[in-house]
Amino acid sequence: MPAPSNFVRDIIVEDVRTKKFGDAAIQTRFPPEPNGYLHIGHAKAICLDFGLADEFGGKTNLRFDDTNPEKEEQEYVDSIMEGVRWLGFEWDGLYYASDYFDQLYQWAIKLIKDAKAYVDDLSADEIRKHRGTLTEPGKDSPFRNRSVEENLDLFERMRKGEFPDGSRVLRAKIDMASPNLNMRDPVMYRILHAEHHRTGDKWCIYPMYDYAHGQSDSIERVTHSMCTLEFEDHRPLYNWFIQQLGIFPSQQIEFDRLSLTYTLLSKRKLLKLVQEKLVSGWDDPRMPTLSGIRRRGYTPEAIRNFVGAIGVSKTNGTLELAMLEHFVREDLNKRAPRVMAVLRPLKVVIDNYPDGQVEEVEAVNNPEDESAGRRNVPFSKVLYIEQDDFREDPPKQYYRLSPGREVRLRYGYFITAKSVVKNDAGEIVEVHCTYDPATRGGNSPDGRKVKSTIHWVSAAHAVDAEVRVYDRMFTKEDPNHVEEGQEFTANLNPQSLEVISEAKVEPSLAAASAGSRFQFERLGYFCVDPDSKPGQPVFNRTVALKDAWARIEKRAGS
RNA sequence: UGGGCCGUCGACUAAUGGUAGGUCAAGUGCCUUUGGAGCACUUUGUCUAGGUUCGAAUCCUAGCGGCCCAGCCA
Repeated sequence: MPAPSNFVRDIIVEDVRTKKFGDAAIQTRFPPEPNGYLHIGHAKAICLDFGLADEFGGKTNLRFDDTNPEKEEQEYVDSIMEGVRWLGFEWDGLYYASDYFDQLYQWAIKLIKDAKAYVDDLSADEIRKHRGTLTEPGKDSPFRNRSVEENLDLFERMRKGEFPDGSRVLRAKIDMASPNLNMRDPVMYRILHAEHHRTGDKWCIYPMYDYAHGQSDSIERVTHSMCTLEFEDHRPLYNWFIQQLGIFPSQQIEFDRLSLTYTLLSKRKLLKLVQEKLVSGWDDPRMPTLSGIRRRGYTPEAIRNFVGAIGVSKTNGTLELAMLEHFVREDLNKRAPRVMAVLRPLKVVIDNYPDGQVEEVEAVNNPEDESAGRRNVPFSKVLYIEQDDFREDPPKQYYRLSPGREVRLRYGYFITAKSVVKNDAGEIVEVHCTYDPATRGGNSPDGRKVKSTIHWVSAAHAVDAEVRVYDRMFTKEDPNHVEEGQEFTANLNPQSLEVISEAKVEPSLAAASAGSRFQFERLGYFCVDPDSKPGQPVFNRTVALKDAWARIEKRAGS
């Protein structure tokens, strides 16, 4: 597959050509903050960071941006590493911004000595007031012109823990009148008497993102530091620190974040769904997290193909969920074995089929892959078919079973519906049919055709299964679009999960292991959930098959 | 209203002064023991107005529209 061109790649090509970084190899990094689980949006960044470095013979580090001890946890570190590997990437160096706390501290002292940084005693509130607004310049802090000696002393004492949280900060001395608010003396260090997941209680001052990120890149000699668009305004500051310090000139390049319809990719909001138990956890198959879509049955290959196809640019847009689903179907179509499963069973009795007879019919495991082989499926007098596959009063263009109509049971026989049995509520509970013994395997010797083929399972041999049918998580294309006074949870789709506890699946599925994926013929792709117990499989619907009949019905209905 | 960025089919993305192309979606037909898959075909696009040029999606100017920024979050 040819590498898709994009503007980031173009920059690298040019930098290699002009030897912007001498003979050094391309170095990138993927820098997650360990405060949540990775999601499909991160997959785009991961593929870009690792993919580009790989293409140019460079390397990629995994670096945890762990500068805020109050939000970060080891659990997230572990899940992030697992996610990157699941996607199929292996990092060169494994680092943490906290590895650089000593160096960062030394550099801060250098900036103080160069009169480029100062300790400010203003409160957070006062700093905000001094910052000015979008249209008005800020005002200098009264502490802006302290002597180098006093700054050094105060900063040292901040580090030693002599001051309470929030009482002082270290700020870069840049320009309070800059039209770029990031340049109005940004905070470099804040006092936080908090236990850090890696450095414990060694520090009570922690660097801010802007002071830590670029320097971390520089230490690792990152040549191309990709991040999302909202950091464009930070680039001047990123460059300013590197320049003042005279260190390796990493360059920041911003690209557009991934957005998907009917999907939320905000760690804060995903965390809320988890904390308020609106989902079963970070790996709920409805979640756009890597662990969620993995449990749902998505493959890493499908994700990578998707990311490769959507491109990288600086345009803020939203992709249709259908695009993602296409790549999942495309991948699963090639690799998922076909099986027969009936989600909503309707009993079919073949009146002229011998009582007690069982035949083994041969079924193809994957028409897209001859090497997947064949299997035998038991056939008998009493079967289950899908409720949707029988209509007492069939509408136009409905080709499936209905009174007097002949259809093919996949790999079985032609059957013709003769009568129905209803319960007291008037619902059809049983369909009686006859079969043509000459059509075994699904072909008639006289060459007559049927318009439809339906799937089935033998009632006596069927395995009971739970099937979790997932739908989009939100009802609105943009889940953030809410009425006044509402929040995004109001857009949660109440039908995003339907649990079907009495599905019937063919016997070969009894021992399917967690994580294995199948196509349930005519229905969709399904993945065995870890909740499965021996003899009681649980399946998650990954994605439905494209459904032409559903489209016809929808068009007729609307 | 200051600054930064961005406007190409319905969606995403190419074309880097020289034929506006690809993928998804939608539609039509073929094929089919999955109304699946596959194959073929089709529809729809350069935000607007000026300018430079033999030639502009591309360069310039001015509008218009969208996104981001006033955390001691990242």
